[in-house]
Amino acid sequence: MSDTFEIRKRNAERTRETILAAAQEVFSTTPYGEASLKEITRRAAANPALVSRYFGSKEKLFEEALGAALDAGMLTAAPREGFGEAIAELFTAPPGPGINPLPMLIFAAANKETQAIAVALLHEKVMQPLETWIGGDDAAARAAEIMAVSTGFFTFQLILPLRPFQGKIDKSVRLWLAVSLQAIIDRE
Amino acid sequence: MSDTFEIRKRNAERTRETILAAAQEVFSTTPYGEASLKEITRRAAANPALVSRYFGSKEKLFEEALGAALDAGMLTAAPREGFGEAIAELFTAPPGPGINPLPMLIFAAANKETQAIAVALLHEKVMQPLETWIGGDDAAARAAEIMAVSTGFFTFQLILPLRPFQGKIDKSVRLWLAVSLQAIIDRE
DNA sequence: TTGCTAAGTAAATCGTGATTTACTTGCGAG
DNA sequence: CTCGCAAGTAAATCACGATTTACTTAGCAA
Repeated sequence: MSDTFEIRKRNAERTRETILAAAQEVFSTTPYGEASLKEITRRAAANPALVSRYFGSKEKLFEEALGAALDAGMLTAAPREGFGEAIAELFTAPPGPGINPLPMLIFAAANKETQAIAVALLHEKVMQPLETWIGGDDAAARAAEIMAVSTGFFTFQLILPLRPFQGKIDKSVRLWLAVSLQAIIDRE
Repeated sequence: MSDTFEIRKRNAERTRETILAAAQEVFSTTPYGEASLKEITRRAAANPALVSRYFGSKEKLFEEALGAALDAGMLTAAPREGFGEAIAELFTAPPGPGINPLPMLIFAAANKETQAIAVALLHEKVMQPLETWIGGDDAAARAAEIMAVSTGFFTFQLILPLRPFQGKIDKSVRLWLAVSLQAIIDRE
């Protein structure tokens, strides 16, 4: 009789994608060192050996996962006036279950093996675009300030769940962040 | 003939302290998960089994190491006017080889096993004192802002060594940080 | 001097996780 | 229909690292 579960044919491409998606989820919520291929492949209903086949290694899998996540969900275009608000929004949204490149970045950065990957991707996919978007002489410094401040808030919310950062950040705190970021853009 | 190395008698107290000091160093520079008791005891010229005897477990050792480090080197008294400057100084000082509670905190927070410890100690030894020092109704929010911003800069410098954060932070960026922190204190 | 105990050691244990290997199975081309 | 190869699997391998165990040794008290 017809199974409740869809019977899927063998499909290398599909399983590769499935594993990649599972990896993004796991790496979004678990520090790199603690994220096991077993867990990732369990979620993808796949076999751990396939990681080796399709991606080469855990590290390569992570690199691809982070890269794809950064492409998908980072700061794109925003009007100059609404910048502070937009970034504040992005960095203070509650973690949620889906894919989130920010924690992956933090977790990666806190691990010797993946630090270089994180730095390279952050630079290429975030800092560079941000700097050119800002423009001007001190674009690098401004971009650094923006990212540092935002990251701080995000880090606190993610890994140091203290009172004013529980779940979602306090309204007043978020407002302060938005204003501060806008000031960095508007100054001079 | 007299050895070049000092011959030390057996001394439980001393070895305990030595191990603790080595642990502080290692935990200051290595993410918790990657820091091995082997490495710590190697530096202390001691035997890994002694960690179990004197501290109970790696986790307990870490807790004591972090607690002691926080007691030693955190923000103490500072005049109200020089606050921004002082904190900015503290959080942008180049990492250096010694004991530094900040990285320990970050690394601990990025690890499921030690996250609770980090949060508790941060709250008790940093947030609480800071809030009472600030005083007033919205002390909690202000303290949160200060810590979030400072942590962001520190995190960037420590684990995401990008250009404006290499080794020591750019003068202009540091100045911006100091001014911003001071503004949080002075506002209203 | 002797002997008991705390301090210290070496090696075994136990678990975990990434990666490899040798195998089985499904599918589609011919 | 069937054969070959790609897709998938199970289990072995290899490497660590924390913790435990059984042992050795130094120093002090009697």
